Amino acid sequence: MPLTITTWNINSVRLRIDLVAKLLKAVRPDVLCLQETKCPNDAFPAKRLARLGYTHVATNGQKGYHGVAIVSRLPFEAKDARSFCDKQDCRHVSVTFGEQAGLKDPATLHNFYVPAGGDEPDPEINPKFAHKLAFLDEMRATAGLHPVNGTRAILVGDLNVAPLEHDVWSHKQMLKVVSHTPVECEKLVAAQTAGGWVDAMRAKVPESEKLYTWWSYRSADWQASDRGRRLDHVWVSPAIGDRVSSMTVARAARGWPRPSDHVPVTVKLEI
DNA sequence: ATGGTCGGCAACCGA
Repeated sequence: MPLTITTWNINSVRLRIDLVAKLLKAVRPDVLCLQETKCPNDAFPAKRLARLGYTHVATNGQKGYHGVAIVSRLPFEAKDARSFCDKQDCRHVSVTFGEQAGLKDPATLHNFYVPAGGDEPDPEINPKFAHKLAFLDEMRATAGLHPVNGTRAILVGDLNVAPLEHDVWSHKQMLKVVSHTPVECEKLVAAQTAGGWVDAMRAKVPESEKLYTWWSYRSADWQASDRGRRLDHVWVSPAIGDRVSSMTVARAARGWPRPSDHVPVTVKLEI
């Protein structure tokens, strides 16, 4: 059966709930994974989403910063929220879809918001960059993120790293800019490799082609300058590596009124 | 080389 999943760093779900509704009406994914909800769990706009048909919600939110959520038209059977680097930051939530969702084989979905890492790409002087690197190391070392023996799993989110040359507008000019420095790109790829994850976006768009999901608020004309980065990702376990039937980056959402700086990424899986 | 913009929440911090 087809399972459609969208991931989107919304940068305040309460401020942009109308954009979320617009996206859900246009795309009608089965599941929406949000990052940077900036919203405690008891203030999450669940009623509005339920009216749109998304009655199943797993939130991991906090006041003011970070926060992730999974909203779904399909029921899920397990929810988990993991903490990383011994911090209380809300940066992960996962659910498992099984028989109730109509899946013969269960599939676990992880939704991540990796620390951005600050401006200075030196962990010795910038604790935020040190935190980012430690977070990526912990993702690599976490056994629960290593789907084995044909396990079906999906990992999505704002991973805040653009690992490939054509994941940024200028590889050369970005080498010392946090999000594309060699050390963090290597650590992200190490986490991906350790879990055997397949990069579903790059399975659909060749590595030689530019592919972005984020454009800075700080450019006068994001569309004209097009200095984007691919910070948002969809990984699938080897068992479903060849089951990705489509992948869409909703670039137009960057031009919506009062947009997020990230745009939605949608994959359709035949599972 | 520099500074440029957001959102939360009420000072700046995080991005």
